[in-house]
Amino acid sequence: MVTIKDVAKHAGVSVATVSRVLNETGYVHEDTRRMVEKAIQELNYTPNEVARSLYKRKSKLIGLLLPDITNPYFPQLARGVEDRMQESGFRLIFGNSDESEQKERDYIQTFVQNNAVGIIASTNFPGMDFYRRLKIPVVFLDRISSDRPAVYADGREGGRIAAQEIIGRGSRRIAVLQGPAHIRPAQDRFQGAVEVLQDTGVAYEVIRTASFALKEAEEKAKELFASFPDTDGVIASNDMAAIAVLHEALRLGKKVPEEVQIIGFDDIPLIGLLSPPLSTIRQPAYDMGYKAAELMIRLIEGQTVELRNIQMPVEFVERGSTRKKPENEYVDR
Amino acid sequence: MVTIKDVAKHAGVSVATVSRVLNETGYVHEDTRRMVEKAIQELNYTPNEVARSLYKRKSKLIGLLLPDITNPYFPQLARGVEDRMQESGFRLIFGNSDESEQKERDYIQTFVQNNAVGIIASTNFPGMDFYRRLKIPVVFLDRISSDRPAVYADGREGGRIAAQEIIGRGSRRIAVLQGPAHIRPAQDRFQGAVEVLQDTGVAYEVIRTASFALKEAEEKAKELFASFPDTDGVIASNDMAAIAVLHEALRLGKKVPEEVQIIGFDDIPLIGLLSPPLSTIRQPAYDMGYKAAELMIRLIEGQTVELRNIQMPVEFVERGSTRKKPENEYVDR
DNA sequence: ATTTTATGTGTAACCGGTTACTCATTCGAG
DNA sequence: CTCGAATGAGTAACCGGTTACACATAAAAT
Repeated sequence: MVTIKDVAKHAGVSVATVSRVLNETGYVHEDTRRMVEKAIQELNYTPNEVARSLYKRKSKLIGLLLPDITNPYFPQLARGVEDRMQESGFRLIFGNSDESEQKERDYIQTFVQNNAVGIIASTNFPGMDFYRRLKIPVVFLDRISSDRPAVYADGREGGRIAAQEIIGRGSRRIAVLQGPAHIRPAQDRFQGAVEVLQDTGVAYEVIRTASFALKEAEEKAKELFASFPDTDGVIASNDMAAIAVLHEALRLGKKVPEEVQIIGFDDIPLIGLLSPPLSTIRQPAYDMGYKAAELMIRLIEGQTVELRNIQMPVEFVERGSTRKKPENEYVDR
Repeated sequence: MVTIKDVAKHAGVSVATVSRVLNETGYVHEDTRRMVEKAIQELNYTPNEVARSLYKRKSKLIGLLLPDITNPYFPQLARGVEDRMQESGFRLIFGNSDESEQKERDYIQTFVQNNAVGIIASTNFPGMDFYRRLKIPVVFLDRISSDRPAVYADGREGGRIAAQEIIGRGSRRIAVLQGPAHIRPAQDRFQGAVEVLQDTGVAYEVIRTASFALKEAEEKAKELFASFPDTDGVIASNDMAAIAVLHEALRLGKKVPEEVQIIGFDDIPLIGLLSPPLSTIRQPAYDMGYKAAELMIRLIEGQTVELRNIQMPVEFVERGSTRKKPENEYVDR
């Protein structure tokens, strides 16, 4: 391995001078700089980040914790984060938590042990001690916490829109999937929907779910139609759940959207290609990741961040799992 | 930050002793060990991996390079890798290459600078100098190279099966998407298909593609039906391409599978829910990732690895984009 | 009883960088 | 012409671990 000493020797200077050239700090004579750069070139030297990190007590690494990249929603978040980080020279240590507290603990510890300068987490446990204790910046992504900055979508509004659209398109006996109780954005969606449902006086049932796992969604979908067979509209907690519901509805021979309308949440790739293509409330996942990275970078650089909570807009994406809206549609904006 | 010195002081021993306890090396008296462990507990100490890594010149980090996790095939590989690595205490530094040589170069350099002990890469440039020069183990994933171990699926066989199945189900004017020329598994699939096509004397056309990007696949799909409008069967280079073809076929009002049969490759999640659900050649992506990690761990541990190339089996997954096979089907297994 | 050998622990060098400090020289202002 | 400031570069301490080496004592072997 080529070290700074080799470079120094090769260039006939001290290691301090090489370091100065590398970091563009202090005074270095133009001629000296050129000699050092030549030596670096010739030896094909790249500084050891580990040694750097040890002395400076910080690295160029960011910890990224997601529940499960196998769920197509998360890779988009991840790409957004990565692309922004890459622009500023940061790299990611990555981990899937599987919604397990222990795994999360382990990963957070790894991040810290490796001198990560920040952690972006889509955690299920934002209030846990191991987050509170962290001395490096933390940004929650697609999650909300009172004690840390966060980037998330406007779930409340999303829930409202979902309810309005599904009611406006004629559903009158609606099932709402609640989503995990301890995940704020999921609860916001739920509450937004319920809010509108109650205001308009439309009948609805609530199906509770404990996780975002596909397996559970499938069970709940079965349960839904078993308990409430005359359901004519479903507001799902996310797209994966909506897919499960759609699947079950079709399996039972129900026509979608004629007999049952379904609205998802997220707008993950490919759902526009399902049959019927799934209507959903879109979250700008890539942008959320990007914004979270941006916020993190500002925190790392010690800038005082005015906006600690960034709420992103959502929008209804009309596709085939909802019916066409009846004529009287005089929109003016 | 709590350091080993703090622990040493707290326990009334030297740092060497603490280190011995931590690493279970050398002689440590039972009583001393307990005292040190108590101190570690009380101070909530975890060793700094960076310092360790600097001295040992190796970390617990593995570099993972994938083209784009936004393509649903890759998260599965990634999960397989991660789950196996996690079992042995390794962590991942992760990067998307976007099929760009420069990005790949940069990430590889980062991995090295951070003392990664190994690199698992789904690279488009397996023969490049920056791979050759690496002194740490490299395992190619879903790629093939003569100078490094690799884990991949049997593309040749996959191509053969695809051709057999689509011919056996009645297609007679077949279009084959070739996939990127420099990616071996893609070429193997192509050759396998062509092999069968030629042997059986069925007419076929070749559509070349330069990348796996969805955008390009969409263009090629248009081109395909524009140039060869009477195509009645398409063997796609992967599922994303197959989706693009499916989409274009439906847009043109062609019935799938009645007028055009389509076979993909990979078996990514959700394609079973498309309409029609996509028939495909399945690669065991998760297992491939897992196996690659396994191989990497053996290499890291310096075990002589007999099997440097691991070829995984593929299988035809029959769904709705291919027709039912004609009656004479007396399967006996 | 004496010599090995095993056990237990501390001191200090080392990993590859960064930077505080020191010293020498040059430059510009008065 | 003198002196303080600016410029340029080297020495060595430091980051937080690991381990070679030294040393002391206890146990086993002769």
